[in-house]
Amino acid sequence: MTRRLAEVAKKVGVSEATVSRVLNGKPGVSDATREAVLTALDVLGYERPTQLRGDRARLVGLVLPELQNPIFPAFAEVVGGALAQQGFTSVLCTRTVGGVSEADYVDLLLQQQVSGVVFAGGLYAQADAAHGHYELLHERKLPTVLVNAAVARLDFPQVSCDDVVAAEMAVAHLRALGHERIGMVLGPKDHMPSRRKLETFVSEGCDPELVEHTMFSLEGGHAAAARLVRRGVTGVVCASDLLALGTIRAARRAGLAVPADVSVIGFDDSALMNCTEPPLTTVRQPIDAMGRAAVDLLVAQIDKAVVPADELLFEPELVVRASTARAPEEARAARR
Amino acid sequence: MTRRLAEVAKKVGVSEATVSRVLNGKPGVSDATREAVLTALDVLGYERPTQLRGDRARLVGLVLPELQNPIFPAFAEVVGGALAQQGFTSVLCTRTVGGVSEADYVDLLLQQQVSGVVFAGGLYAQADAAHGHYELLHERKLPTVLVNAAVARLDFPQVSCDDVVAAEMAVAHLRALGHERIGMVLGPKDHMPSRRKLETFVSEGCDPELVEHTMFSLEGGHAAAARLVRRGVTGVVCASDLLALGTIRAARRAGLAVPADVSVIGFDDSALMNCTEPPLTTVRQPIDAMGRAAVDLLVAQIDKAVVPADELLFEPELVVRASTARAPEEARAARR
DNA sequence: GCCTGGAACGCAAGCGCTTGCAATGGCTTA
DNA sequence: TAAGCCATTGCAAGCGCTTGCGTTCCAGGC
Repeated sequence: MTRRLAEVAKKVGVSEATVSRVLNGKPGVSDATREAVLTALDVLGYERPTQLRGDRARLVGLVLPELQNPIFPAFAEVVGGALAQQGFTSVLCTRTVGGVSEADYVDLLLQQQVSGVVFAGGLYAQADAAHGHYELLHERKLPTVLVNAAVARLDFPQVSCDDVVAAEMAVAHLRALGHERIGMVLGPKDHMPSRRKLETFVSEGCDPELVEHTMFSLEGGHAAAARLVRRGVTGVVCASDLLALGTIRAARRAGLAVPADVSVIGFDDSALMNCTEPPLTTVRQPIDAMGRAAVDLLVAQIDKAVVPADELLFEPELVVRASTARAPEEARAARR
Repeated sequence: MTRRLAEVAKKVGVSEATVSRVLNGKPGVSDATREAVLTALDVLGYERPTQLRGDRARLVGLVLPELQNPIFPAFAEVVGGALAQQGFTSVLCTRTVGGVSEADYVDLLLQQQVSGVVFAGGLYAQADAAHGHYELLHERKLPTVLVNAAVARLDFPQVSCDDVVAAEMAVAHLRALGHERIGMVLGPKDHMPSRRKLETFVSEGCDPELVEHTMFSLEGGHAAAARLVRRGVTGVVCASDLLALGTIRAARRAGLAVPADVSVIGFDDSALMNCTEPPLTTVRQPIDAMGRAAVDLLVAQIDKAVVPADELLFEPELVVRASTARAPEEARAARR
């Protein structure tokens, strides 16, 4: 760090003062000179000003619940890329089995002087203790964005995929194919997007008895769907692609074919879902747009703009592949 | 930020010099005075420099090239979990399109006072500039482990999957099924595991003309495999599962069936590969064991143990599913 | 031509912080 | 008890950077 300014000034042939102004983006420097100084900076191997200079590290925390579900790595890539373009470095924090809770990560991130935090897919609906760390963020006025994780009481800006539309789409698709006994496999009861899907499912007139909660994993989907299959559903709407794959497995284990006997709809459209057997019909989250919106909201807050604590709802999109088909004839016949 | 030092000095009743020494962790300050200064800092609401946060910096950096390939999130989960059990928090760093290079991350991690770094799957074979940051780690004696990323010249402990055995297994499997015209789809030329697989492929007597290099993505695999398929291969060994899925797609696009006309072998056995169409035959990396070994090596270094800079080789395992079958009869006939 | 205004830039003072050095004072040792 | 030592601390010089203000220079109006 020694004599940086003087060295650059000498190389360009200007005064230290001018270099200082360039580095801090101050006015009173011609474009040509500014360019020359920046070039010299690069030539001498110094970091560009925006990166790390002055006060705080340009770090942003990205807190995810897991990495098993491919949607989360995908989301991390989108957000990480968008942040990088804005000159921020993202620090990815994942809850791990043994240990680290969301609150721990918030402590850690505060300690590391992050400029902001993005939470995705967390369990924010829990009533009590778990909220302490959000209030901490709020007190410290640390820029924060929640993705698919509405917390009603706290006014953070939020970006979400519209679960109401997603559930409507899925149910409508199955009904159009003649399905009437439709089941639903959701995540844990305190998972917000799952709650919203459940509400929509019920308000669409589906049977709340045919809803199962489970963990977000293939095995969880398998177990939950096995119970549904036994109760004779012909179509299943799942809250993630992983759950859908588990559901397909459960149907087959019960001797049924997908989609001939049971139709299955996933949610997310994570990677590789067009390579599965059968290719999965699923409701796509526009994670690209959502990730970029989350970053925009975050950066706006970091730049001291006033960001309304609204929820930005993104429209999902039904991707019809081959895991859904007309309801089996006998099922339709039985209903006549 | 103005007059921070003077303000604190006045409050504690010492000189600015002493406060400065405390803030920088310099010697020559009594414990009592040091404590008083830190307390005053907190009282005045200033952030302590992270260095002085006691023993809280149990951080480990985990540097990955990407998250698209499901093997990396999976690896991150294993390493993150194992570290959490040892009381460490992992900070996941991924290179992003726009942005952040491995060297940037090393700077960042050094600045955040991490206890160690795990690198996985990087491109360490590059000859020149890219090595600066490794030497930096070496100079600072920061505990480091490389996974599947042998750097010949630097003596870091390494954990790898045995690429020689992996390539042998794949080739042997295809030959046992009667394949003779075997192709290979690899990652970039400077990717170490790909290099090793290439060497084994050649030393096994396969045709080096039937080797293609590409990016590690489904699309890359598609493009590379299309060239191989045109040249009449009946079996393809791929350096990742993603490449294998691309290869299957290329074969189908050319009007061929998998595995009836072309057999495809992947590498990694990442998640969901038993859900694909057809379920993928692949060479499994024991990432669980590798991840734990990497963490053990790292923690041993952190605990000041002397760890030999050897490469720990883990044996892969052939998982036979349904993307490989006997070579088509006409191909075998043509060879008689 | 001259005057005027403003952009561009350097000078140098000054700010916040670091650091060499010497003063201080408690503690050990002869 | 006196001498010596060394940890602790303040003083003040100095370093790297910022910034108010003055100078220079050029364009355009009169």
